Amino acid sequence: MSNIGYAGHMELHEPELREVPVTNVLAALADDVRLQIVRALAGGGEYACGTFEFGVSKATRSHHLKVLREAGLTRTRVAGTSRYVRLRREELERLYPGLLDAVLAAPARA
Amino acid sequence: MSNIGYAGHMELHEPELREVPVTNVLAALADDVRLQIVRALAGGGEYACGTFEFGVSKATRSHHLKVLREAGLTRTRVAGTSRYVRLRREELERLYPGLLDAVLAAPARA
DNA sequence: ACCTATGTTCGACATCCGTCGAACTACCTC
DNA sequence: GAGGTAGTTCGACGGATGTCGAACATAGGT
Repeated sequence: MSNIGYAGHMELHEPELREVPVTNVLAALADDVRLQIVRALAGGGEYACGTFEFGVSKATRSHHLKVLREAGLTRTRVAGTSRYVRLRREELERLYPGLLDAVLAAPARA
Repeated sequence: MSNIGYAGHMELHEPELREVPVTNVLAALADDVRLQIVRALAGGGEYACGTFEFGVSKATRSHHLKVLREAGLTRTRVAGTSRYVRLRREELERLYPGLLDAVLAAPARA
C-alpha cells in the first residue's frame, strides 16, 4: 500500500544543466572514481551501472552515479532491473564548450 | 635563533602543474570563493591578496589562496608585507588546453 | 622603539564527503 | 511464488574541508 519512502518508480532527478552551478559540475568531476566513470562513458555508449567496477562497493558506485546525474553530467535510462547511463555530451558542450574535452585530455594518472 | 615553526622567509610551495592530479585542479576550481578569485585574476594582472574581498575573513582568504597555489593555479610574488598573486595561464593552457576558458566562460552565478 | 598594515598559522568547530555493510525494492526467470 | 539479479537507500564511520578568531611574523612608517 504505502509507497512512501521509496522512489523506485519515480523519475530520476536529472536537472537542467544551466541550473547546476559550475562549481557543482567541477566538484562532480573532481573525484577519481567519478572521473574514471566519465572517461568510460566518453566514447559515447550507454552502459549499465554494473559495468563500472573501479574497486568500490556497489553502494559507493551508486552514490557516485547519483552525484554525476545530479550534477547534470549523465542521463539514466531505466530498463528492467538495469539502469543505463550515458554522458550528456552535447548539452555539456553547448553550455561549457571545451570543458569536457579539456578534462578528458588530461593524463589519466596524475 | 630558532626559525623552526615559521615559514615566513621560506619559498612558497608552487608545484609543477604536471605533478598535480587533474582532480586536484578541478577541486581547487570547485569552490565559489576560489572561483571568484580566479575570475578576478583572469584579466592577467597581479593582485595583492587583500584585493580579494569576497565576504570571508582574511584567514579564510589566505587558506583559499594556498589551495589555489598548491593546485598549481597561481604563482605568488613576495614584496614587502604584501604578496602578489597571478594566474599561471600559459602553463595551464599548455597542460589543459581550453579548460580555464571553459570554466571562465560559464555564467558567474549558477 | 613603537605602531600599523599585510598575511600566515594555529586550534576549534561544524559540515560535507567517500566509503562500507546491511536492508530493501523492483524485476526477471524458473 | 521462490529465488536470483541489479541497484538504491539507510545508518554509521573516519577523514577532508570551509570557516572563524586569536596569536603570530614581517616590513614599513612615524
